[in-house]
Parts: sequence; structure tokens; C-alpha cells
Amino acid sequence: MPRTSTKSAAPARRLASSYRLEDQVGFLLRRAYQRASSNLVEQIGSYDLTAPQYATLARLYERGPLSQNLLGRLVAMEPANIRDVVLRLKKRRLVATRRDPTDKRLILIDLTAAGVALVEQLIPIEIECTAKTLAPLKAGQKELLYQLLSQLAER
Amino acid sequence: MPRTSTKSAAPARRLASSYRLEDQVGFLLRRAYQRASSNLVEQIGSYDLTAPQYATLARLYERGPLSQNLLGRLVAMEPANIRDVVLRLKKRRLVATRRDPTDKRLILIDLTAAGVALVEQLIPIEIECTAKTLAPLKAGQKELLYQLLSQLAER
DNA sequence: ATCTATTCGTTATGATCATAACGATATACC
DNA sequence: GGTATATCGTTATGATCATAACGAATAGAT
Repeated sequence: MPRTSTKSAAPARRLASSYRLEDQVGFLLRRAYQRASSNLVEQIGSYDLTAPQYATLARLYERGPLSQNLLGRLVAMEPANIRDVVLRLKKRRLVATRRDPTDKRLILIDLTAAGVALVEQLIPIEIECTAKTLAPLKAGQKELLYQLLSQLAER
Repeated sequence: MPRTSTKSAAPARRLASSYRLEDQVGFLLRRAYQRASSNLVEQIGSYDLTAPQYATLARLYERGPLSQNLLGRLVAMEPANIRDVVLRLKKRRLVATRRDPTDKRLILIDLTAAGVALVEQLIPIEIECTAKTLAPLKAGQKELLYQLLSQLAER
């Protein structure tokens, strides 16, 4: 079974000894998110939902009807992006949309009965998935990670 | 009265009190990566490079010529994705490609002189950018975060 | 009431991402 | 040698992502 060696024939360059990609938080965060996301898709894969889609459904479940724009902010998605996610969820009849009667700019998004039922099925799975992602950490480290990540993510 | 499919005056649902999206690591990791990535693009924005593109260049700088596939693994990108990144970098003459003479499957990727020069310009900026991303944390917390993220990201 | 600034949703463009399927090449084993 | 298996790069499909520009609707100030 051939596998290309991770060893390089050519020597590294000048500053290489004083710089490593692994020391950059962004790179570590990207890889950690990849792991968490793939765990989620693997766990809820049979429902054919992505992590952002699940987050959108979960937020609606928590908060009730929301304007598309506010929903986007609450799941950290730009207007152009939350739009596409809502369209896909709407196509699957997991959410429904209607115009706000008092503010005609707004599109109110809400879960359908099927959406509510799905979220209630998925929440326990997601909690288990989070536990799986955090499995490499010891008990005390998990709370610590939450605290640190929350500080980084705050706007 | 609202239609059945879109109704839901209730602000929050049953399980909402026992579940919060913020308690899911994946969501926090996604937002933290968003922040780190936007910091990087903001800092090196004038060079018109994305975070994955920078990571690719930095890895090549560290390791010297690599096959496209191995390069992808070293920056955590699937073959189909690293291909596109390499194509964009190649179009800008930051990397060059050639076939491996002993293994005709491989495409060897290496930095051009312009690529090397660019990376050496960017590395100090990236280090500063990492510091900015980590600014909300105290000194001791930064090392802790690295340790925790590394544990999560390891395959 | 009118003018201005802001907000909301849309459109367009381009760059990640993951996955599956495929041909070409290389290796392992007999 | 010859065959089964593995790897490499490509193609295709679909879902995120960010950004900029735009019209419609609202809110704020005077």
C-alpha cells in the first residue's frame, strides 16, 4: 500500500525554523471545526442536514419566529447566506415563511410542525455528538474550552 | 388567525430551556474560526489572499516541494479542494507545478521566487494577526487554548 | 410632512468545503 | 509475470462562506 512519505526531500526554507503553521490559531480552529462538523454530519447523516442547517433549525426552535435577517445574525450568517439556507429548509417543508404585516421589509421564518418534530429528534443526537467531539478532553478541560472559545467569538 | 403551518405565537418551545446552541462546540468553533479568518483577510487584505491560500503557501515554504495530494493533507484539504487552491495560486505565479519523473501520478508543487518573497512578507503579518485574534485571552490562556484545540484537531 | 440615513432582502461573483465516481498509475502479493 | 489493491489527480454536484451593489421599506430628524 503505497503512501507518499510526509518527509520532504528538499530542505525547508530560511524562516521555517521560527514559524509553524500549527502555531496559528486560525489554522487550528479550522481543523477543529472540520472535525466537529464531520462528527455532526456523521451522526445525523441519515437526516441529510448540514451543521449550518441544523443550527438554523435549532435557533428557530429556541426563539420562535424570527425575521430572516435576525435569524442570520443569531446563527452567524450573512444575509446572502442565510437566505440560501432558508430556501433549502423551506423546500423540505421544515420551515415556513410569511411577510411581517407591520414591517413589509421583513420575512418571518418559523418551523413547521415537521420542523419542530425533527429538531426534537435531533437535539439529543447533537448533544451526544458534542460529547463525542469533546471526548479527547478531560472533564475540566471542556468547560475551559467553552470559556476560551466564547471569549474569542464575542463581537 | 394564522394558518396552522405557519403559526407559533409562543416565543420558545418545550426543550428550549434545557438546550442552547451556544453549548455546542461546533457552533462556537465555527464562530471563532470566522473571527480568525476575517482578521487574517483584513490584515493581509491588500495582498488578496484567503486563509486557506495563505496556509498553502506557508506549508510549501516550510516543507519545500510537495505532491499536490500530500500538500492537501498537510493543510487539511480534500484532493478536490487543494486542486482549486493550487490552480488559483498558479494563475498568480505564486507556485509552479511539474510532474514527478519517478511517479507519473504525482504533481509536484513548489513556490516560485515571487511566492517565497510573498510568504516572507506575510509571515510577520500573520503572526501579528494571530496575536490580534488571541487578544481577548490572558497570557496563560493562550497556551491552554492551543493545547485544547490541538487535542480536538488530531486525527 | 419631507428629507436623510438605516435596515432588509436580493443578486452577482468568486472562494471554500465535502462527497462520490472515474481513469491512470503504482505497489503488493503470489 | 500477472492480478488485486491502493493512491493520485480529476470531474461533477451541491452546500457554505464573504463581499459589494442594488431597490424597497422603514425610521429619525427637522
